[in-house]
Amino acid sequence: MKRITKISDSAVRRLSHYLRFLDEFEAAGQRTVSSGDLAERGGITSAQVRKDLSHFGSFGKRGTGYPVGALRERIVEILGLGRTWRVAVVGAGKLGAALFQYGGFRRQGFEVVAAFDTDPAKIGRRWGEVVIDDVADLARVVRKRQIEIAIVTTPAEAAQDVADALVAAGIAAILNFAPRKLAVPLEVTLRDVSLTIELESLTFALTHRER
Amino acid sequence: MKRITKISDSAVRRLSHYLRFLDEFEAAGQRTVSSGDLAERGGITSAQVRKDLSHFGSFGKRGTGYPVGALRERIVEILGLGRTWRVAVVGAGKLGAALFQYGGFRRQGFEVVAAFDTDPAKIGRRWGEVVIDDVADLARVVRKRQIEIAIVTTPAEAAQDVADALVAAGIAAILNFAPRKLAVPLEVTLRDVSLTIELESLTFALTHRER
DNA sequence: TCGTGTGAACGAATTCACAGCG
DNA sequence: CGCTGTGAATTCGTTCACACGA
Repeated sequence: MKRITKISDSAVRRLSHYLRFLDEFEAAGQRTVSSGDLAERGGITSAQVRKDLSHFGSFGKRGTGYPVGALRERIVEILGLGRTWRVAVVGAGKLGAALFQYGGFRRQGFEVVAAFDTDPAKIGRRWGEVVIDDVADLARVVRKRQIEIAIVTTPAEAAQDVADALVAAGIAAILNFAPRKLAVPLEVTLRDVSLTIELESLTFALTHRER
Repeated sequence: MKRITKISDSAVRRLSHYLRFLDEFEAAGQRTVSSGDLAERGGITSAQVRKDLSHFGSFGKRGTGYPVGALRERIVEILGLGRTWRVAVVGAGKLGAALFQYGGFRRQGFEVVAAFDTDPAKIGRRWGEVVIDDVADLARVVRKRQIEIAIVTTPAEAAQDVADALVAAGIAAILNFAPRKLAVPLEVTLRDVSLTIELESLTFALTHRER
């Protein structure tokens, strides 16, 4: 197997897409897929698909394509999905609740084992099995439950403090929905999701469309 | 003013970031910012900032930097935020509700003027001023209220049908939260936000960290 | 002098195009 | 023959480095 050195972020995201497509092909009973099949689904070129996959070795059969099941398993492994990941949701507002209850979650191996808020009215309430804890207890709980990934859905003002507490508790990765640029040390993986930025990239596109 | 030809998607997103930073600098009473100031906030290089801004003309003063207010206004204009945009939320579940109530929204010039669902229990309910309509009426309502942007928060299974209806109704842009790749014609601007893909890019990073 | 604006150099990612294997 | 795997060519984005203006 090839040594994984530097894979671009966009290539990794494409792997996630391929995974969805493979599920669909598998569900449809297809045993093999060509790079062209996957490319068509993803709206990209077949060369792109082959290049992406070739970074991780070669499992395609020339003249035939890739075996759906095996390729799927391989991508699951590459993405690190062959295990469950323990997740905390920090900020038990509407967005936190929406993400928590999202089913695809559990199915992909993400297990939300803690939720936090500062609102006394929310602390102690339950989301299914999970009791909402006080953010003040964050470090203790994160450590005790060996949580590796945190999803931050607090208001902007609280986000950096929460991030600091998470870092202090030894979190490995943060997925940040708060509209604020977070400062975290390099060893903590950070990803931002911003509704505002997505919308603004839409309005930019709409404003500067072909003329 | 310079002709806007091809600006990379990442450059546009950085403009959104600069806008946030400028708000902060303005709130702090700072009258001018240098590319270095902005770069520091964004964790990028000053050359990147200057290059990004230079695509749209030059308003910096050498030796001084950029006037905060004027630059802010300019970026607002570039991103197409100098007007309000009429938005519909399709899918009145928890996620739709969370996005709807997000305040930063209105402040940035996005006005949610319609919400849709298929659930009879939800249709007719109100979100503030907005009455939840039946998805069956989508085309009519989108046209009548001159909605340009749709935020799709339906389950994956329903997303493509909704997208088709939106396209038929003449929507200009779709922000898709459903975990499904949508097919839309080229003239419709589409952007995907996927919790799953973000999480998987995190687990990839965690799995392949420095060794 | 300081910091912008920008061509030139560089580096990264995508696409091309084809040899080679099933 | 069909489709993979991959170097080579190309395109695209970022960084460098410096001339020039405030």
